[in-house]
Amino acid sequence: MGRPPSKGRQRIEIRFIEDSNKREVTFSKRKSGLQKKVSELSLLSGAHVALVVFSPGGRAFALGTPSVDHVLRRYAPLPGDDDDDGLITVLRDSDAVVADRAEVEGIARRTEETKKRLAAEKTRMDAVAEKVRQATAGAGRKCWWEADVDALGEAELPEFARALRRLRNNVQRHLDSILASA
Amino acid sequence: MGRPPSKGRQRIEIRFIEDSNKREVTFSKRKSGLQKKVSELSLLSGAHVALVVFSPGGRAFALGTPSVDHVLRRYAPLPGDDDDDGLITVLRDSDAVVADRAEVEGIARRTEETKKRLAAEKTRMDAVAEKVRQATAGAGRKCWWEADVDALGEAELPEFARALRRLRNNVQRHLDSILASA
DNA sequence: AAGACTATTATTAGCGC
DNA sequence: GGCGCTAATAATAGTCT
Repeated sequence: MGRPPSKGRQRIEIRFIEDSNKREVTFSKRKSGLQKKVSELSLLSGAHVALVVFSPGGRAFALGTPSVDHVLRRYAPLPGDDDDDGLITVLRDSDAVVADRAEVEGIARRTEETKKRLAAEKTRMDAVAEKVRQATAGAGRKCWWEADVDALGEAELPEFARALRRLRNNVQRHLDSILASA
Repeated sequence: MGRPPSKGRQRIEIRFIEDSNKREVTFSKRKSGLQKKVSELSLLSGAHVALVVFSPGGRAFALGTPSVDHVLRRYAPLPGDDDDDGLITVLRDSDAVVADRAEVEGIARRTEETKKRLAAEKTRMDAVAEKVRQATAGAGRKCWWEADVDALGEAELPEFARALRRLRNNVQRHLDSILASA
């Protein structure tokens, strides 16, 4: 009794996905793919790369090598900065900026309603940011994933354990595939 | 007379390509692919995305929707302070991204209407950028791939489950780099 | 709603020009 | 540097869980 055969990947047109559910899923999957590609490009070529994504739901994601700030400052010196080499002098608004914006513009019209929502979300975000900072800032310069479990609290521990189990499985699978092809 | 059969795509390890010629070629191809994916993500989901790449040779490339400046401005690095060594800055989108997404399909009119919208959004983001920047200042980092700020951005959920998912991805990426160089 | 799965499409490594 | 090509790997749309 095999499961019903998957339809597999289907070709889709590259245009706005009306269905918000599908849209979210696609965004999530593709964002992950993008981040992977960014890290690969950096590893392969040593290039400095920064990726900033604002999700349709309004959250921000960023990834950078060697760091987001490093790359962005290199790219966008504020007026008053002297650019040492003239490396990036011509960049702004010129050829390097690929102009696909024509197809994407016209996204949003702000309203009073959305402004209110912004204020509320901002407040909440500030609180959470503080909490995460405390959870990660403590341990002496370990990598953040090694962050101190105690800081998470009793309630989060089961969730943490479950996630770690999944992590172990996935890493094992990953290792298996690498070793198998070596 | 057929030309000699292509070897087709070969599997490669994700690690620094020593040969500078190959490295340049790979950089070029993958950069293009990345830019395509960025524009696709934006079109499909309406997300605002910015990508900045410095080639191994030091040349800069950038791509953004609705524009590079629009997205990057939210990181508002201050030219004055040079102290931080690759700070992670994270913040959330203001709004406006999600407001009337159906209009993305319409493509259509940019120009003055769009410019006004961007100006307003830019101004409003400055305060938020600085605030979150301060909030994350205490958390030290070591590894560049920690620059993924998903953990902070998604941590507004009640528990840390999503952050842990990101953790897994980071670990796998870390393993990738280790295995590649081993 | 975040994985797992898988049939497909999409990307790209290595080549010659 | 770019473009075309091909055979292969890599990413992912749809589905179920």
